[in-house]
Amino acid sequence: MSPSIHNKAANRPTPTVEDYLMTMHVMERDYGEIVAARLAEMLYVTPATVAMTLKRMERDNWITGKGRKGVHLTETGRTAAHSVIRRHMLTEWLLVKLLKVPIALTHDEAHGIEHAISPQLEERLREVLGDPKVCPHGNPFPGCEDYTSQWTPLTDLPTGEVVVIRRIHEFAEDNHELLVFLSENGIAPGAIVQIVDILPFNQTLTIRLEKKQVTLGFQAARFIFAEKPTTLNPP
Amino acid sequence: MSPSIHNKAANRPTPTVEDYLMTMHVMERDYGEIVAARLAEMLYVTPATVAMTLKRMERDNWITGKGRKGVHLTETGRTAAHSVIRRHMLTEWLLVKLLKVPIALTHDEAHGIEHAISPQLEERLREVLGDPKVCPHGNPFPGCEDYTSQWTPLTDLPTGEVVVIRRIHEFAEDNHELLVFLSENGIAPGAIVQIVDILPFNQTLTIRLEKKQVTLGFQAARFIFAEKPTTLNPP
DNA sequence: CAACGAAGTTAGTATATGCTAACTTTGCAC
DNA sequence: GTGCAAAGTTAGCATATACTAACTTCGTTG
Repeated sequence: MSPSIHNKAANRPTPTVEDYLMTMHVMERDYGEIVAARLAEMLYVTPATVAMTLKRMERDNWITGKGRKGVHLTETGRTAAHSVIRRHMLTEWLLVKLLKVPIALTHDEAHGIEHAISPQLEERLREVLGDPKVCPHGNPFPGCEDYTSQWTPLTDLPTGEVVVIRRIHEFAEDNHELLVFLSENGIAPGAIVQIVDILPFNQTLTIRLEKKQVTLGFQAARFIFAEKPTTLNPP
Repeated sequence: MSPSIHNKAANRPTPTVEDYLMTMHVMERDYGEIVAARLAEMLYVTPATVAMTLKRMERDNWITGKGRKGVHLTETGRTAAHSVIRRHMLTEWLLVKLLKVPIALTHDEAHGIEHAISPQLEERLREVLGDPKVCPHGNPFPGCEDYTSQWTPLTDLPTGEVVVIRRIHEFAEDNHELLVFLSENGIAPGAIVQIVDILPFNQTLTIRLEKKQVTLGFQAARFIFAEKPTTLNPP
């Protein structure tokens, strides 16, 4: 029944802007550019809405530049993006470790909670959860990208290779159906799989798990990263 | 990065309306009426804002009636109020039990999180936290008012009485300074205290804890409930 | 270089939430 | 019953967030 503590305490962006910042951080990290049309798709709003919000974000100094290839996070914006991403990932770990929420549900369940986590609570979470470097899906905390840089998309592995699944990329987390599908088939960080075949002409890739085989579309497989045995057993 | 799952999933009121419903529930429970001017104070908004929000809430069937003494929660409104209060209280327990957040901070830290808890997560919390009947401050979950109905405000106790502190009322939770003061002085659910004196002409009440004495203003003491020894040791 | 499609913008509109300022309404006290 | 303080309302305004519809702009490709 108090007023909104959160925004006041930390001079935070609005929840909406925090959502934009989260997505923009990943886009910039992995694609090197921020495309408004992609933001619109990922945030489920129209391009017109994105244009207006970006205008406000520039006014408020979260980003600079307009138009394609011109948009970049400011220092302030980057700091805010890192902050909300950390809170999101810590919340996911809270759900997984302390509340035993199935991994396929954590992203959606965490969404919204991150906006209400204070700096103090974030610190508390980090302590209790053991200062993790990646989220439960294997995506790196901001500043911890080194932990994941050796992992390879399934589509880039040679046929026959045996690997450990390490990461389901953020951009796949949005797809709830896919997450459930992966989880039902045991495709999660830690799983050991073999690449059975890769059929580019068919845009599919098949992997073998314990006993069964699963065929994935390239679109999904591209977002699943694994650790190569060479990394596992260095010479 | 998904759209707002929460509101969609449960057809929930907006966070603002959920805040109103929480406060209204307590007002109706303990005062028997909903006074817009009180709402304005508790929610830190102007009376004009309350008037407009109540209008929307009536339009949307959360409440009926206008003007003083005329406002009541509908069945739908009551259900929604109970829901968000449960989520708030479960979140408080999460913070206290699993994250060891000091009790004086839980109310503020929980505020905002409750709006983002899904029905599934609420159920999960209830399981993990042992289906509590009161919040960490001793306020009853909706439907569990019997658990607290025997507890008496400090101001209603006879001098000399030794009692167990059971409850810090919701309306005191808003006062962060007071909560810290109480907590620093060991005044929390479970504490054993003796009523040293009650000075109505001075509007103060003094209690003895382990070694020290603490003097409380009536305004605060009214919102602190204790269990009488007669209740402790029935004949 | 013309044209097409993707990307981006602008205009106009809507809703929820807030504010201040200026009223009106009520209930009680004298 | 008159009048004051408390309570409540209304008007006028602002902002963030969304939408649709109608443009413009950019890049690439034939």
